[in-house]
Amino acid sequence: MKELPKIYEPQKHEDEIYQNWEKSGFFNPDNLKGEPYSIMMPPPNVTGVLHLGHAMENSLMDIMARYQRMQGRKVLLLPGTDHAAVATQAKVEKLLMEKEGYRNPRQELGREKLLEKIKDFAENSKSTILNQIKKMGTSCDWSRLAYTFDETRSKAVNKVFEKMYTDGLIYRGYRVVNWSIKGQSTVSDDELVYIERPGKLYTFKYSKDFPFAIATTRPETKFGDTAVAVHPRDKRYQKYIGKIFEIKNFGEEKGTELKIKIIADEAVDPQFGTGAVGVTPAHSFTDFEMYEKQKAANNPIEIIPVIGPDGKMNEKAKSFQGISVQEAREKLIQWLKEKKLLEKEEDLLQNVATSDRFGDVVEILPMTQWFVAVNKEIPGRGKTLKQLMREAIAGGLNGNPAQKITVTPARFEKIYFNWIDNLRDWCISRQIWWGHRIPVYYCERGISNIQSSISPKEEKCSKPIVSSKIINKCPHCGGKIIQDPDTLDTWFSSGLWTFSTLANTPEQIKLENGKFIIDNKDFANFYPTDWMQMGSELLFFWMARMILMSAYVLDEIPFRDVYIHGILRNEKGQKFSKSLGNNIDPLDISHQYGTDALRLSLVSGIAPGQDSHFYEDKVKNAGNFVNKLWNISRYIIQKTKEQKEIEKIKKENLNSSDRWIAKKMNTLIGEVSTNIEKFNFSLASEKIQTFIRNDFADWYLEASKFEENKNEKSFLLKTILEDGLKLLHPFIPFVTEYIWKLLGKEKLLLIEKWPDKSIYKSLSKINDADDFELIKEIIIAIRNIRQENKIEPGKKINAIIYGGNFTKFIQENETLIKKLRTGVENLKLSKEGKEIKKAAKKIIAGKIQIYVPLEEIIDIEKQKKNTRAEIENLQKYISNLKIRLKNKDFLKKAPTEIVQKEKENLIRAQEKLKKLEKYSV
RNA sequence: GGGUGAUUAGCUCAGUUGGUUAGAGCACUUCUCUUACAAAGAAGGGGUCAGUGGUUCGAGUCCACUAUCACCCACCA
Repeated sequence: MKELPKIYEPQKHEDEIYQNWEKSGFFNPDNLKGEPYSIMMPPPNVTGVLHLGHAMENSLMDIMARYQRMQGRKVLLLPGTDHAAVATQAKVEKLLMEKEGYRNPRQELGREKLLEKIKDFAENSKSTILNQIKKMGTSCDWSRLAYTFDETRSKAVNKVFEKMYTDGLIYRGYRVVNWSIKGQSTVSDDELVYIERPGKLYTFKYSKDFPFAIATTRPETKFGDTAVAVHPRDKRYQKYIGKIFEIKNFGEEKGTELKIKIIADEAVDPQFGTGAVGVTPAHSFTDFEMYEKQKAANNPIEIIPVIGPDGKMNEKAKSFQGISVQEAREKLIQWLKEKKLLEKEEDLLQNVATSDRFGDVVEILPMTQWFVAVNKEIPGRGKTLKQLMREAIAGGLNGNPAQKITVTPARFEKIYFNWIDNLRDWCISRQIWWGHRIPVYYCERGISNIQSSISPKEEKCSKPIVSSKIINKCPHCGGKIIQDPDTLDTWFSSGLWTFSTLANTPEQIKLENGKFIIDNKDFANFYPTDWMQMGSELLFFWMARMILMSAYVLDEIPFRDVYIHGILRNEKGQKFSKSLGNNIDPLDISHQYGTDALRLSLVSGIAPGQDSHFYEDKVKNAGNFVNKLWNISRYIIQKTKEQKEIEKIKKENLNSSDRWIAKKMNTLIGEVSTNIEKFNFSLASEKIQTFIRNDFADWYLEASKFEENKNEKSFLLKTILEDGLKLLHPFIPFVTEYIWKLLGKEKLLLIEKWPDKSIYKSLSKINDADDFELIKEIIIAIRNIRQENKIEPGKKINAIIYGGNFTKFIQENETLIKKLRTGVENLKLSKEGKEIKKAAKKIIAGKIQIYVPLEEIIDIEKQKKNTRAEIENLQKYISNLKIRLKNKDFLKKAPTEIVQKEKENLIRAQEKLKKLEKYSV
């Protein structure tokens, strides 16, 4: 025990401490008592390893979980991973192509074998990730570990699909979607990355006979034009509205035949281009919307796709068939030029949508896909999914404030609403293999009949069957049945995460009479979850979908509070990314400085929703603090005697420093608690660190070395250290737990109760007259005098203190004043009034004057200068105060306690000024 | 085009519903190996809170405009 090393070495203890926590069983809420509190950890994608951002998220969640556990709540922090459909398949395919020489893994391996490869990769990546989460000290319940692709979660996916399908909210429809040619799959709107690149705006006429020109950046799609839209009030074109123009040979001799209807649409900007827009319903979202509008208005236009899923022109483009869009564009422009139909060619910058996962330019194509209808009324609920998503944040589901999600910081609510307003039906089918297969089956007979006429006998077979169980033959005709080959968008399963994770077995998930049920205690206990944190980039991807799913499936919000954190950036303000090559492995940092230092540095200087900077100096600093704490503890463990019980503490034995530190501690406990509860993690950690460093170590502990009441001191030193460890535990769990053990505690700090303010409150009764702050100021003043006057370090000095009312109090603290690095040999106390010619002086608190008579050393000029500056400063302050206090409006309107405070300030400042002037050299 | 955020010490950032003379860490200056800690301690220096106007008894904090930077959404026919 006596041989504790000077330097704390985190690497030596962390793994063992984590194992002890795990073994204790207290990560599992079943072994805890109290009110339930739950956080579902956002499942990291099984695409690779954890980065710093994950490390920060783990820290935030673990701080919250540990804090709540110490508050005496039954805490569930549930870990898991996400199969990340497209992202994982794209990654593995890329690896197979780059590392193993495959050219087209899907073709060469086939569905089963490729899936096996992806699965191997995912499992491997999963175990790495889980180890990293452990290394971060995350106090999550491993017995409830979940995976979006495991049996239980898959069942939830299928059941929810079934429910939505039955409610008519999931439908199969022919609509335009984002299509990745490279990935041969649909891509979600949110997974698009826009890149800016130079393009050209062409103004041309379809034919010589066509009455006006239109503008486009994508001429090759014009083979699919079926209308031209103009603004309804545009005088130039009003006369054409409703007319149909037939263009015989577009693109070449014996070319494509176009039938162009002139339609009116408010969306057209008369100022842009020629004010007339070629409408290509098959290859543009806005044009498709016009197509739907026209259909609804009973004035339909056609939809003609001219680009195929292979990214090449199709047969509608006649001899252009089979060539790429780029080539087609050039060829068509050439033709337009020859025919003198091209009127203008302008350079412009355009945004091109690319697929985030596959990296190629995305084509917009019409296809038959599965969609979630967000604007359709939910049967029996009288509102749409969109409305549910809005309600959950606006005022609470069904107007119930208990079902309202609070977003921190609140400004993200606006962004969320804005997104919801622009939301289109959600395309949920993907043509990749890694993911939840769509639980829909078709009878082979039915499929072949879909296009042709259906005889009444076969009608049943033509209807798709939705089933969460695997079906082998058609229940109607007994014939061969096939499952829909597509898989679900990964966000479909992530959307269920907050509740699908609460089922422990597939059997607990049921769909009874259209009602989705998780039949177990966990669900009853822990839902809705209490807290969720995520980066702002997940607001739409994930948060919105969790709200949609939870509100629809369970009629409950998924979580009560959501905290949006910013992005971590490096010293230069750059994002950490693979492409920049500036990634930092959190494990490297943890290895070098310890996990505690890493965690502390990750939450220091962060503010909700605000990007934060991370650099090694920050970790170094945090590591220094950990080491400081270690040394404080080391001293207290080695130097203090046995500890008294609170009952045996004699209040009359307490010194002013004791009462002072108790008062500070009382405030601190409150501050740390409220800051954590308000998600101000950085502030909370800053407060406790400042207290430990400055108040506790530099003053209280130093003072304790020279004070007499050893029993009370020991009690306070140990108690404050212990409670300080508790306050720090959520932030730096390892070192605090380690010291806790060295203090001889048998119970783990992990489940200790959060410190109680009341002990400190009862010990801190202070009358103003003996505030330790005054002693501190006297000591600082004397040290300052020494430093300013360059008094030799070892030289003893004399000091005279004037200050009538305080004489007795100062006398009591004489030893402290002498010993605490002031080098005072003789301390004279005197009633005020006597003047000393040559002395260094300080006046503090407007009441106490300190003289150090050092005739031969003192730099009189410097003294004078300092005093003058101080006087000037004070005069300015006083005159400001006077003006304020003369102001009738101030006196009338400001709260009385503010006025009172200002009056006291004035008196104090005036006293100080008087003394400064009186005793100035 | 619409929106959001940022602008506070040399650097990185705090600053909670407006209320003492605006804070921290790093860096800087000076001093100290004092028996918990030199990965430390002591004492300092450094700021017209981006600019302009307004509201208020009182503005870093609220409002408007401007500037610069960053980000998000939509559109680019």
